[in-house]
Amino acid sequence: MARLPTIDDVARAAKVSRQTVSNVLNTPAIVKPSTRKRVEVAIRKLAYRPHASARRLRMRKSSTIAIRLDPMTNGISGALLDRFLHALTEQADARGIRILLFTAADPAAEIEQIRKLRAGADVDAFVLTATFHGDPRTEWLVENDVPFVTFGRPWGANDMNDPSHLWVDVDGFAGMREATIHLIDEGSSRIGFIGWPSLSGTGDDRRRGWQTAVKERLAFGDDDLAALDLSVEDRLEDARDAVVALLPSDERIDGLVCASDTLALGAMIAAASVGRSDLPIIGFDNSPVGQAIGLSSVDQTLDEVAAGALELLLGETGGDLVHRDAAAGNTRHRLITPHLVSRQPLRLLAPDAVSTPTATKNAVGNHRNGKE
Amino acid sequence: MARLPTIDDVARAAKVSRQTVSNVLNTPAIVKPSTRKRVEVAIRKLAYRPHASARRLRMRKSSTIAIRLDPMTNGISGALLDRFLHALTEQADARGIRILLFTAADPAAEIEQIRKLRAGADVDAFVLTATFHGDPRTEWLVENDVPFVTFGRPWGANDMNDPSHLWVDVDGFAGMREATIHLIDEGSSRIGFIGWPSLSGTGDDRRRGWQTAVKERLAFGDDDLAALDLSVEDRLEDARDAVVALLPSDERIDGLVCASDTLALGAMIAAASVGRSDLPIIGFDNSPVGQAIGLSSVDQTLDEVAAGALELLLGETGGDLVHRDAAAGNTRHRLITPHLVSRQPLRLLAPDAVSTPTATKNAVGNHRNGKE
DNA sequence: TTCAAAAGTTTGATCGTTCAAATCTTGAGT
DNA sequence: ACTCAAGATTTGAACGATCAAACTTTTGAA
Repeated sequence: MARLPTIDDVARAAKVSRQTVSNVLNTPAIVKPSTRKRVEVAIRKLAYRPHASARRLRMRKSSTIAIRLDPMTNGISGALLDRFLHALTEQADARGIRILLFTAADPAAEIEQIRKLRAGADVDAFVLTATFHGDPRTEWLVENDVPFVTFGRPWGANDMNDPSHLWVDVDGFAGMREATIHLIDEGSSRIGFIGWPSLSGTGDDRRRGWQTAVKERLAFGDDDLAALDLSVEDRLEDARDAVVALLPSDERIDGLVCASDTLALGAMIAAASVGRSDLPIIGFDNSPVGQAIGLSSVDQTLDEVAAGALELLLGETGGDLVHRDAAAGNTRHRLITPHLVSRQPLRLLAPDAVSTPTATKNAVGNHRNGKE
Repeated sequence: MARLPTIDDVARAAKVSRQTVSNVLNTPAIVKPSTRKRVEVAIRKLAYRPHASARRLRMRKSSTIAIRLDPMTNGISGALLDRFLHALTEQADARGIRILLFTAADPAAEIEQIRKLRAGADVDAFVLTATFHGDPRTEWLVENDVPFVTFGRPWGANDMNDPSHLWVDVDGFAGMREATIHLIDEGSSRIGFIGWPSLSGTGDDRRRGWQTAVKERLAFGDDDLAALDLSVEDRLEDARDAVVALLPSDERIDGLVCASDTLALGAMIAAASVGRSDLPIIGFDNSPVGQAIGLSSVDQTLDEVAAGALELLLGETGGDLVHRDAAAGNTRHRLITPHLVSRQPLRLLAPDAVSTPTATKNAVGNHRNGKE
């Protein structure tokens, strides 16, 4: 294949100068219609495309946003970030923005990667996921004036309204509250909550949604709240074992809401194994697993999350980066309200080996075990 | 933030010329050790990073590989490409290569995107997924001399060894054969196959794996093969309904192998609903769903697939593109052998509503329905 | 000591684009 | 016809790196 055509080739073909071609491409309004048409024909004929690297070198921007992709896919709900990535790519594409992926083992390595990408003018801005309290990454980014937006609130109290920190998040409180109220409307009157240990801001937010609903609508007291509030790690087996212990202790429980689909699935299995396979259970994330198994779940509308993230970074419509100070007056964050997707569940019957969870998996094959 | 340091800043600080700094970075061997050290110190002190766009403009390469990311996540097995993407990103990162995402609604749009990315010198090479027979994309890429590798064989007979088409694929035949033989070793003697209609090369490949195993080890005749070979679309409901019909028709069936986890999950539900929840079933893909539900499955070792793809594009170790003709003598493709991951399954009990599949889902919520 | 070859370093040109300033063209008002 | 401003187009410089060739220094053998 011959050398790709440059702007000069087009200029020659249309008998105009470089700059006029450039103007046709970037500011068509200032070019006389007749010449513009001539140039456009030449562009089409030569199938000319601007050389992105050259443009970047001159303009000092790349129309590219980077996001870290973790090596490991952590089970059921792990696909959430993948779904976000799909939505983000799609939305970005519509704005002429592209998504670059990178990996990093830890926050320090991620910062180094960011520095490299940034210095190379490869990337205009960054999308951070899985932020945590006192995250060193956001601190560094603010300090070095690197544009970014996070999927996830900064949970530190004063950070929440820090104008230099743009963020989008899903309103776990509202989602969990809607789920709980839905169960109440369907007739449940004693609803338990399966969540994570009280370290994660996200988990506590969802827990408060349940608390608020049962206090308002079922007049739960503190005793009830404590008795029906379970905290386990986000593992199917842990949720299962916890719920197996919970249900016989309180026969009146007639509903469960869970902080994730993983927990919900564990709860479903537990309920079935103690003869309560009719127990209504609602999860969170609307994962593919949940969809397949007929689990009702709170759906994080990731399209809206992705759109919000790009809006904060790039403004309402364009593809150009808005400097964060220039966005004065606009909100610096978006809180997306998720919505319940209700399904008729499959009923599960647990395996015989509920009591020996570690034995439920074993790899076979001559080369390597399956990783999760 | 002040202007980022350039190579000239470093040169000045180290009292050498541009080019020497460049040499320290790219061909350190030809620089005298004493000066090299001086330059390295200056680089560290200024925290200098080469400007990627400038380098690309000069070198005409980008160290970036692009891959299309589909907007939709099609259910259970759809996550396969996501898992591949994770593996690819990780492996690429180790070689100093980055992954750029783009979207396209159809093959024609994808070709246009590729043309744009290519012309902009944004991307050195492309990874194509979900190739099909007579794929216009591969044709165009070969014709325009654009480097690429596909995840998926070209199923056209002569294309398979076309030296200009690099490909990596998973050996579905071997995987399905292993799965079938595993069931036989565990005591099954009449094993059915649930696959896709005979259009997809992938599906037929897996079917042949089952056929070969049961012919060799169970001495199946053509009648048996036909009676135990089901073809349905890759939907849980379809598989369920088909298996519900199959099992009562032949009481001796004591095992099923399926072309995907989606089908396998449908089969599990069907088996449970006709009182055969003990029926051994093996899926394909080792999806997160399957992992959660304890489904035995054939795992596509995507690490190896990703590594293979990069090896074909870039050679054994480096980050530099190998021109496909320069790779003469080496193989132009990789066929990865997948391996069975055996698990103890949860037993499922189907819902009452098996007979009315369309009613198993309904969205609730005041704003919008959950999309899939 | 001399000189050519090898090793090390510097200079000028170049990649393809956009910006800033300069130049040329058009048109209205007098 | 003349002037001046606004409109349209062109030219030179810059972005930050690498390549190729020129130049300078060191090395080793006669």
